[in-house]
Parts: sequence; structure tokens; C-alpha cells
Amino acid sequence: MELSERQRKILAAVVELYIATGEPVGSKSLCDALDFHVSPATVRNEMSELSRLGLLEQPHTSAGRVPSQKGYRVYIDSLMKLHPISKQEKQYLDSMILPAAYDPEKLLEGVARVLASMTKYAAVSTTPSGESGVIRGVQLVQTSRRTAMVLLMTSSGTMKSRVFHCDFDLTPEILRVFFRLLNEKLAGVPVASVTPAYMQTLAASLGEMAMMMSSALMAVAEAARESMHSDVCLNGEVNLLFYPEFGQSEIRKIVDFLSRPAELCRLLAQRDGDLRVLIGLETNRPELQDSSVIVSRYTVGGRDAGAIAVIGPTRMNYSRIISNMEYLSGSVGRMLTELMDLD
Amino acid sequence: MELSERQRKILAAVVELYIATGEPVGSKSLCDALDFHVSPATVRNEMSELSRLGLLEQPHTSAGRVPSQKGYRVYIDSLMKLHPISKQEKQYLDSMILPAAYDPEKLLEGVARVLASMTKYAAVSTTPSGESGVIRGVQLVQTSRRTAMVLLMTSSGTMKSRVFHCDFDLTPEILRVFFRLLNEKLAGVPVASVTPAYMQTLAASLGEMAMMMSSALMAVAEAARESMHSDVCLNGEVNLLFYPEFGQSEIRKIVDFLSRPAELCRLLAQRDGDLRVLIGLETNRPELQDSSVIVSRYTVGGRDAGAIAVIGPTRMNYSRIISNMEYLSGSVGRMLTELMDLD
DNA sequence: AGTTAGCACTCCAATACGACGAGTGCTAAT
DNA sequence: ATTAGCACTCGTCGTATTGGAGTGCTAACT
Repeated sequence: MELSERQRKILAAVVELYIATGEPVGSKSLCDALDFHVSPATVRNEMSELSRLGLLEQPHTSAGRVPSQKGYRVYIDSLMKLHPISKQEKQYLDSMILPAAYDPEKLLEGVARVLASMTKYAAVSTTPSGESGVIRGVQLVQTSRRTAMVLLMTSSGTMKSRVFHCDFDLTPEILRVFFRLLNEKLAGVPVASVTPAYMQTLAASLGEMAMMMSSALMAVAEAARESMHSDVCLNGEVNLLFYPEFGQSEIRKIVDFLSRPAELCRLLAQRDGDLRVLIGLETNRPELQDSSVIVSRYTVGGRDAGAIAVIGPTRMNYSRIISNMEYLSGSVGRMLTELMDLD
Repeated sequence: MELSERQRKILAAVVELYIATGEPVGSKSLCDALDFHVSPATVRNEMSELSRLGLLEQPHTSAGRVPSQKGYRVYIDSLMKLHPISKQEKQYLDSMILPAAYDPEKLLEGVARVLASMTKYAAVSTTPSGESGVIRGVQLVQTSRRTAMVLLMTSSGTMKSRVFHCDFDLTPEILRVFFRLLNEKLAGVPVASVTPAYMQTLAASLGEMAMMMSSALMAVAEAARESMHSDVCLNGEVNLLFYPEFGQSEIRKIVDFLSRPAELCRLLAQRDGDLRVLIGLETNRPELQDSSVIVSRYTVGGRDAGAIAVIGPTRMNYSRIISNMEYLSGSVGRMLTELMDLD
């Protein structure tokens, strides 16, 4: 698979023209786009060679060429040049997510929104997952006479709240006792180990308090469970409707897939490397055979925490989107690290 | 506009058949659906009379009849009979939203989701608006050495949090002082009056503390501002794609409209009566000329608080959806009232 | 040997045409 | 007042035709 310089240039030009116009590119129009002069016939020869190599394909005999998945792969891996993101773009992105930077869930939701509106594709983001975190502390806040809220903070930067209800009136003193007990028992415990069984033994060790605190303990357990599983925010599915390469039935399948958070999560979980581009079937998803996914993972406090992703037609403006996503995932990580005071 | 009993039956049958099949209904098929025997010719006469009255219209000369907006209006106002929601449906709806019933925002998001998946239309919900509420209390929670969270609770059932950062180490004593001061000054104050100017005068009255607390005050102000404006949750826009009556360009316009929360909010704000059906141009929105909107408002603690709505093609199964929505908005109100301990 | 002009060929897209049929409105008979 | 009969309208669907974009091949050129 050694391509000549000219073949590389032609392949790149085909990909870029096709991305720009959406139509199969023929030898004539390709000639105009090339930065050196050759005749259409020469280009045709080269193109038929590239077809033989499986990098280009023809929708039908008398049509122009379209990049194959392999062709996109080569383009992305070695032909494409990323032009760095401009200052205005940076400012724009920051200004869109900054207002939500006070809460991880809101922030990631905002990121998905801006990503979708910027790219005009579907965007996904996951909130920081706390699987590997330990409980940093539990806070209690009275919200009314007989209700209070537990706030559970973890070392991985999540913060979950839960309201609980008692059948007796709460007083500051009671809350103080609850607070002391909960933090004594739970600080430093990995959230993953806060199972119902664990709570049972914990309750046992509380002796006579256990009865009074049962609803509080439940709330803590639920908050812990929730801080383990990371939320998936989806935005801009509708954008996919406007790409002619997707027909009604494809759209339906894609939307269906997108609406299943668990599978979506799995797609984003592959964490070898900062940023990955999955083209068509590389996603291992038949419903995404004509789509590409760009996944960029972000870190909080230096550790891998979550991902943002864009899903669109294979014919995607990779270069622009990749540089924007790299910046965005960096920003998100930085903001979350700061928010959690983990730096 | 006095319709004979037979005309009423025919109009109802046309609407129901059209809703069920999506195709203009002709005299022949209409005859079969009627519960009394008449010939197609008779039906034709009646239909042409209904056309003259503006209740039915024809897509073209040799096609069947389709209800006009006026026709739908009459159907909904006086012809349609709601069959009450079944026990299973109630259980299904409850089971879908109950898990999210610990947080108003999550709950309303869940409601929009279940509404969209149940109806197969687009669904919208607004979180309880706190415009008219007063501050019930402010809570402070330390989240790390130099950061803390303010929690602002209002009488209208909203609860907003905000993290703030100090440039000195926080101690329990400092927080206690902050807490006392904030609650002294702010409890009972209408959120609407917590303007920047108000905060300024408040800061002035705090004397030397003002400097230390500035970031906390800012956080409170932001939380107050946020508790005034109600969030809009949108779900299921994609569902609209699958109705043939919407073409690409219509879909684009509708989606565009749906993505503007302010306008959406305005649409849902009309609060005369529990439940409203807006047909086509009754929405006062050109982009919704082929859509209908069903809005149902919910109350928290006896006062109007927010709305849930469904947006779909004019050809909508009104009867089923209305009864489901009535139940759902009742549930939501009940859950929120309970959550906020306002009963 | 690589490049290019010329040309026959393929195949999609757009257009036009005609048959078909569902549905109407009108008229006249019951 | 109702209904059967009938001519008429108009959109839908299938088929045939045409035009054009693009290819692959061959032969000539550098």
C-alpha cells in the first residue's frame, strides 16, 4: 500500500471535494481542484488505481468516485492536516459553556448542546464517572420540617444529592449527630463498595440510631449508586435529518441506537488515546454503517473521567471538528478540575 | 352553525378515520364506519354541506375530505368523548417518573421523556417557576477547602445550588456566621427583588463582612436569578420526522422554533384553564400551522407552577393524549408538592 | 513509459405520456 | 328526503424516451 505523492494528493482532493459538495467527484472537477496540472485522463487512471486499492468506490459505473471507509481512514490518519482552532472559535466555545460551569451535569449538558449546534451533527457527552472514586464527604441540609437532603461528594469530582423524609421532626442537633456518624463511617470508602449489603452492616454498627436514620442511609446509598453511573447527554439528533445520505429508515435506526444510553456509553468507552475517529463499521454497529463517530475523552484531576462525541454522516468535516473537539474536551476537563478543587 | 345529529356523527367519523389512517376519507369508506345505514350519495351531500360550513376541506377535487382546523375545533370541543385512562396506563406512567421524583428538574425532564415516548410526538415541560416565590432559606455546604455551595430554597418549590470559591480557607465557624447573616437578611425576601442593586445594599449593611462574603453573595444572587426563570425540557423532536405530513422544510422550521426556549415558554404560558388544545394557527405561530399543541398546566401546593405539553401534527389522537396528559400533570403536581413538603 | 485526446459505452435523472382509479357533483328516479 | 347512475376531475403509478455526466479503452504523442 505505497501511494505515490500524486496519488496521495488525488485521494485527499477527492475526500475534501466530496466532503464539501456531497456529490461523487469526477475526473474533470477533480482536475480543477488539484494544485498541479494534469489531464482528466491521467486523473482517471490514478483514480481507477485507487479504486483497485479499495480507497475509492463508485456508486455506479457512470458516476464519479466516492471515498471508501478505507479511503477515509487513510485520509484521516496521514493525509488530513488539522488547522489549529482560531481565537474567536475558542472564545465562542468558552462563552457557551462557561455559564454552566458550576455543576458537572449542567456543564456536560451544555457541552453537548454547543457541540451539536456547532457541528450540525448529533453530539453526546458523558458526565464524569465516579466508579473508581471514594467518598470525600457527606453533607446534610435540612429542607423542611421533616425532610433533608444528603449531598455526597466523591474524589472523582461528582456531587449527588438526594432528599429524604423522616417521620419525626428534624432538629439541628439530630442532623449534627447524623452528620458525624455518616462521615465517620463513610469518608474514604470507595463508592463502588456502597452496596445494599454494605449499608446493612453499616446500619447494624449504628445500633439504636439505625432505625431513625434508615431513610437517610437509603438516600446515601442511592446517591452513591448514582455517582457511579455516568449520565449520558444527547443533543442535536434532529440535525442528522438534514443529511440526504440518511434515509428515513436509517435515521430511525440511528435515533433508536442513540436513545439507548448503555450502548452509547459502550461506544464512548474505548479509551485508547485521547481522540478517536470511528468510521462506519469500525464502530461495530450495523446501524452506524454510514456514520462516523469522533470521540474525545476528557480528564479531571489528571485521570480519565468522561467523553464527548460527535456522530454524523461518514462524509464529515473531520478536520474542523477534530480541532474543535480537542479544544472543547480540554476546556471541560479544566473547568471540572477547577470546580472540584482537585488541582 | 347548527349541525344536525347526523352531521355531527359524520364529522366525528371523518375526524376519527382521518386520524387513524392519515388519508383523506371518501364517502364510501365513511359509510362503512357509520353506525347507521345511509348511501354514499347521502353522505356526499352531507359532506359537501360540511365543506360549505368550513369544517371539512378537500386536498383536491377528486380526493376525499380532511377536517379543517375549524373541524378539529368542533370535534374537540363538542364531539370527542374522552375515555378515562386505564389502571395499567396509570401504573406505567407513574413507574416511569417515580424514580426521578427526588429533584424537580429531573422529574420534569423525565416527564418530557415519557410523554414523548408515549405519544410519539414532541414533548415539552417546564420546571416550576419561582417568580412569585420568596426565599425560604439559604443553606451553605463546604465542598472543599476553599469552596462551598449555597443552596437556595423558595416557597414555590424550587431549589437551586451554586458553588463559590473564596481566597481564604473556610472553617465551620465562618460558614456558621455566613449562614446566620444570609438567613437573617434573606429569609422571606421575594426572589424577584434579589437584584444586583439589592445585593449591593445588602452588602453595604454587612459592613466589614461584605468583603469576605462577596463571592457567596454573588452565588446567592445567581441562584435567586436562576430560581426565577423556569427551565424548559424538550424531548422527542425526532418523532416528528416520521409523520409524512411534515416535509423537510416544515420539520426544519418546527425544530428551529422548538429550540428557542423563550418562545416555547410563551406558548405554554397561556394559563386560562387546566388544559388547552391549540390547533394549527391558533398557536399564533406560522411554523406550527400544521401542528397542534396540547398544553396542560400543573400546580404545586395549590398554585399554578408549570406546564407540560405535546406538539405533533394536527392529525393527532387527541382523545388518548388528553386523558393521559391530564393524569400526568396531576401526578407531577402531586409529586412536587410532596417533595417540597408544601401540603 | 508516462501522458493525453478521442470515442464508444453505461447508467442515472429528468421528462413526458397514458392508463387507471378513487372520489366527486349533478341529475333524475324512487 | 334518499339513492342509483354517470360524466368528469385529478392525482398516482408505470413505462418509454432523452440527455448528460462520467468512465474505460485505444491510439497517438512526448
